[in-house]
Amino acid sequence: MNQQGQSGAAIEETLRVVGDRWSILLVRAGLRGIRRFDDFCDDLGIARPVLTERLRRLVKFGIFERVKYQDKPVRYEYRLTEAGLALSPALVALVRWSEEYSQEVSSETTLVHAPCGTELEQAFWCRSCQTTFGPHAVRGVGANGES
Amino acid sequence: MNQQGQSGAAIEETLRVVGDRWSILLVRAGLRGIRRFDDFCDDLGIARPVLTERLRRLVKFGIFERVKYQDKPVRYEYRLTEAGLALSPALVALVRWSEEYSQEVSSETTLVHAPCGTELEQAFWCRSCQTTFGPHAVRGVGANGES
DNA sequence: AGACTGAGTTCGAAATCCGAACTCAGTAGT
DNA sequence: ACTACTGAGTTCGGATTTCGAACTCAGTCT
Repeated sequence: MNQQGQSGAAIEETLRVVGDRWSILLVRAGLRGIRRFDDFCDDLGIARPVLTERLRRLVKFGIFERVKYQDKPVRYEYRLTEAGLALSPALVALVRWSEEYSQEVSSETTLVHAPCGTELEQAFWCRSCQTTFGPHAVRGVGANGES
Repeated sequence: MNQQGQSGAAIEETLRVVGDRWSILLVRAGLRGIRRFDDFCDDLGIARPVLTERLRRLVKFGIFERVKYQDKPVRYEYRLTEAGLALSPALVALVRWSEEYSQEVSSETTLVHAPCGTELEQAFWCRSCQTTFGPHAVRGVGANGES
């Protein structure tokens, strides 16, 4: 289908799951504590049939789980799983990018380090060197051997 | 349209630009050095009309720039701008997530710290505390004041 | 009984996506 | 001069997704 390397497969697969206008927003809503169908619906303004389909897919891929929270009229809600939570770095990176480069209204909230309130930076961390570093010092992004 | 707070606007806007199956992949291809129309086409297997439209949009939002690289038959190529490059943390976060949680083929390439070859970790960095920390110590993600 | 709630389905219309074939300017080969 | 080729798109009809609005269905509240 294409000539991307081995590492292409993984991210392509991932984007097939979360690479649409809604999925990331759903994860974000999940992080903000939203769990119920109608609340996702109202909060994001997503069409109901699309929400149904998205949630099903995200459940299938282990990002949300569908949990019964009431019996009498049986009712389910959607909670982020561990894997879903693990998407937050990507989400935060996007928020950071929006803050810095988005042409529209810049947000009025900034992301900070909770304990001290300092504006956060995002970095890569090398456990063995005990240093942080930026994107240029990353190797392997492109796979296929080009440095 | 919805009741998300101020910070919702920015990321929604951003996802309207890069939140589709192709845009992120295009940025990734750009990072891998791909610049020409046909190469994007072959590499990603994207349909030509869609590629045309996507590149136009990404140029419009300042992620790629269209540069003339030859005169005789006038020809253009697409290069990542500073803003486009700045998307790499998000991209890397997604790759990392894929590696860890994607159900399909796990990639055979891993991301490493170039100088030493150690597998990288992604973290947030607080300049004033001089520490790295994880997503749970981030405040402000949800805006609207909820902690 | 009648209205309401929450989690969906069903519907037809509108927007997107797709592959394949075409354009258009210039270049290279014979 | 004729043909083939290159690179960057455009045009086409058909298939797939998306949309909003209205409907369902079980159970609850008044």
